[in-house]
Amino acid sequence: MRFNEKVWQLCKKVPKGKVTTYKLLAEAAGTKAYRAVGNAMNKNPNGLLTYGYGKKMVPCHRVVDSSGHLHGFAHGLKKKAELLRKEGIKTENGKIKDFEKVLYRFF
DNA sequence: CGGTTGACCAAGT
DNA sequence: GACTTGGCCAACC
Repeated sequence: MRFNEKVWQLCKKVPKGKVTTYKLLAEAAGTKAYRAVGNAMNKNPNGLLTYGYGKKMVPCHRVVDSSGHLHGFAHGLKKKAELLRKEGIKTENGKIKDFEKVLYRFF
């Protein structure tokens, strides 16, 4: 299994209404390649992970940086914020509002 | 094998 | 809080 796929698997573990960070994702994957995580997302084979990895969708829109700030998104950050809000996660100007409360720590 | 890139992170201005 | 620096790691060429 490639590093990318591993990351996606972990992404799917993130429950709805919660978010995670690239750092935690990397740690959970057994590495410290924070950047490689985002890199993998960008160059994913599906074009965009959110709507289809195999048959299950990968909620990569629930992934933010360690500061709770949103980063790139193939469909646009605006769309990303909308999706998050739809799940009960409040955002403001591209950043998670109750970041600490909605943060999922892979336990 | 070496160099570049990136949806990063932490620490320092 | 915003911007800069240095460091990190995997993927790609």
